[in-house]
Amino acid sequence: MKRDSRLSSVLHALLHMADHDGPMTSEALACCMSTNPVVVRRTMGLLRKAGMVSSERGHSGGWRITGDLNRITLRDLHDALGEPAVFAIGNKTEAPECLVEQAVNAALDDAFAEAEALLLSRFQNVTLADLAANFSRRFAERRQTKD
Amino acid sequence: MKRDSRLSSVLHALLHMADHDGPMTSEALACCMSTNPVVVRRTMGLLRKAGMVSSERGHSGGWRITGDLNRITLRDLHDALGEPAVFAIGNKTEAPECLVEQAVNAALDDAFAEAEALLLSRFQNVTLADLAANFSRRFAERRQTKD
DNA sequence: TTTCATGTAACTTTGTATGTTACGATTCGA
DNA sequence: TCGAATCGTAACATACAAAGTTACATGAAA
Repeated sequence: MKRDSRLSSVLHALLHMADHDGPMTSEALACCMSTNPVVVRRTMGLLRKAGMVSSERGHSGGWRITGDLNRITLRDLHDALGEPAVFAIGNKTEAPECLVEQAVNAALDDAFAEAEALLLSRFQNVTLADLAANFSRRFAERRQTKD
Repeated sequence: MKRDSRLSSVLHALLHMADHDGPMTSEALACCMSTNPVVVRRTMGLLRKAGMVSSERGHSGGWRITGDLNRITLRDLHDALGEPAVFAIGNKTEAPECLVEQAVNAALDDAFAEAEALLLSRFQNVTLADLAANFSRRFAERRQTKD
């Protein structure tokens, strides 16, 4: 199944933006994420609606983080992207008449609901600042290895 | 995103088979699952390889459960189906060079791994016999409502 | 006023699950 | 032995969604 990689993409973009002075253009972001500027605008537009970034048109325009890195969590981003479906596995029929299938759906739905709740609670516990710190650690480690 | 509904489908099929004397043909199973006989064979074939069902060709042939309903778990079925990807969300790149992206992937992978582990452990705690019992309860309840 | 940027609609491409057709292989019963 | 029923499987078709692309309008700055 083709996976939705927008969360991964916007995280990548946001961290680059956090590490960059001034606004970054869709083109620049697209470049470091090996995708397309239009895709960037489309996705970042959702974050703008959620108040996490702002955009400016024209000369020296581009995208800027407006939120607090310590406050924006992965969960917030997931929500901003429209809470896309988490699972690639699911029921064949959503509201079946067959009692057998209802029993099957109920069991699967329970398990999926628990797993989704756990995933989202983990998402809620990770902020952009955490990720930025994690990146800094990796960066320092690599320098050390090279010396 | 289009979801893989094979687990749901085979569960439905297996419970019908459990409630039926003698083998059931692919056609009969396809009918009660509103799908196609070839799809049934394709999917049930995977369960056969895992020793959960057997098939017989020719007159009065069809599919039969060979395993113990108390021993076959949802996890076993998931495995028999080839452990398909659980999540519809994922990383943009699996092994990126960019350290920023590595930090992002690491955080997401952690969360996904935890959620997947929980899901699979839930799957492991549910047997076909449990589902059959659940169905019987629903069946009894519906009769009561109708009386 | 030209250039650089976003905003967005419309369309194309690509990947994957599912559905379908076709036919061979096997088994049973008449 | 023959024919109908049934699985086994390859090959192809369909459907749908994510991502990519094109095109052009809009707005801001030099």
